[in-house]
Amino acid sequence: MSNNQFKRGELYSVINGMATTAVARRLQKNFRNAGLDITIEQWSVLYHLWKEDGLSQLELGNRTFRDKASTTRLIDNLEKQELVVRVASKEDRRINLVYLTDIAKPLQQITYELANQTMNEALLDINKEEIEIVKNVFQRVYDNLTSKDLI
Amino acid sequence: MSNNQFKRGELYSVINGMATTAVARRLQKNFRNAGLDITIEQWSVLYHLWKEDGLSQLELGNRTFRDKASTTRLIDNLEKQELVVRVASKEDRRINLVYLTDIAKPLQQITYELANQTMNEALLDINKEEIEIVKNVFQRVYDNLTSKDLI
DNA sequence: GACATATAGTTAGTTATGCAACTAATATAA
DNA sequence: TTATATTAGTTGCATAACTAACTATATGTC
Repeated sequence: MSNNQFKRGELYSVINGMATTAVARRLQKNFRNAGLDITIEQWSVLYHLWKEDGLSQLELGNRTFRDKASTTRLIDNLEKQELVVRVASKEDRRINLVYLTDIAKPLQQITYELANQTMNEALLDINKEEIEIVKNVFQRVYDNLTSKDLI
Repeated sequence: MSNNQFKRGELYSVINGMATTAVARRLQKNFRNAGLDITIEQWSVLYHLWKEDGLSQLELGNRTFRDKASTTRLIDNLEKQELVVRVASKEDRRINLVYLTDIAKPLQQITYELANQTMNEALLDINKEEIEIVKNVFQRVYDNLTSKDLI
């Protein structure tokens, strides 16, 4: 029997524009096949910068559901690959604003297409109502668990 | 604003007895609070051994959606903590059968209770029909992506 | 203005993940 | 029966995750 293709103990779906593991791994593979040398984790950061450039590390962490430490290393690697640069904020020097480089900008179109194509494959026979239910359930699970921490 | 509690870019739900990130991280926290020094990844392996002891590493990898290498290291760590032992199969000496130790066995009850309690918190207001839809959608997403590889 | 507190980011340490290359054992085929 | 292919597991390498402890800057209060 062939080895299981999807890793990390999770299956992915679409939740607020994010995908979970199965879809993510497929997308990763499609990136690789297209000669794009970025991980889905890196892509998740670039995705938010393409929507809004110059976000702080903390804001990027919040939007991609990562803690500060993980965000730091992810941006370290993106900087090594010269896809982003850190610029200290002039208003508050504790803050690093993260900007896309000219190398990163043209990648938006192709990753957008690959992501779209991957989602279409993954969601082939799944209708909009079902997707809405999945999103809604995940949001409520998230809310159920976060609200408990505020007590 | 407080930092986002849930990491890994994913929100967890219940899929075939597995949980995805938000629930998994909460469960991890509950393990820690109860003085249980195991990760959810380790727990995912123990979970299957409690159901059926003496599985091969490959079978454990399939049941927990991991590749061979990840499974190897996970079992390395479980062995270090003396929660499992590897026993070479007599029929086929390539195969390692993984068995629970006497230290691991009594943990089943408490982890079961903690997992149950965590699921109840997470799924508080979510009804059975919704859970069935989520499971079903995830299965179909998985099938959509795996069937493509067989061409 | 000085001291305590909060905030943004970094670093160290440990675990986990995936891919690719490898070893050893078994199965298949000439 | 020897040669070839397949299978189970391990190891090396790189990325990523979380916690906790740390630095540096900013804010708030007296």
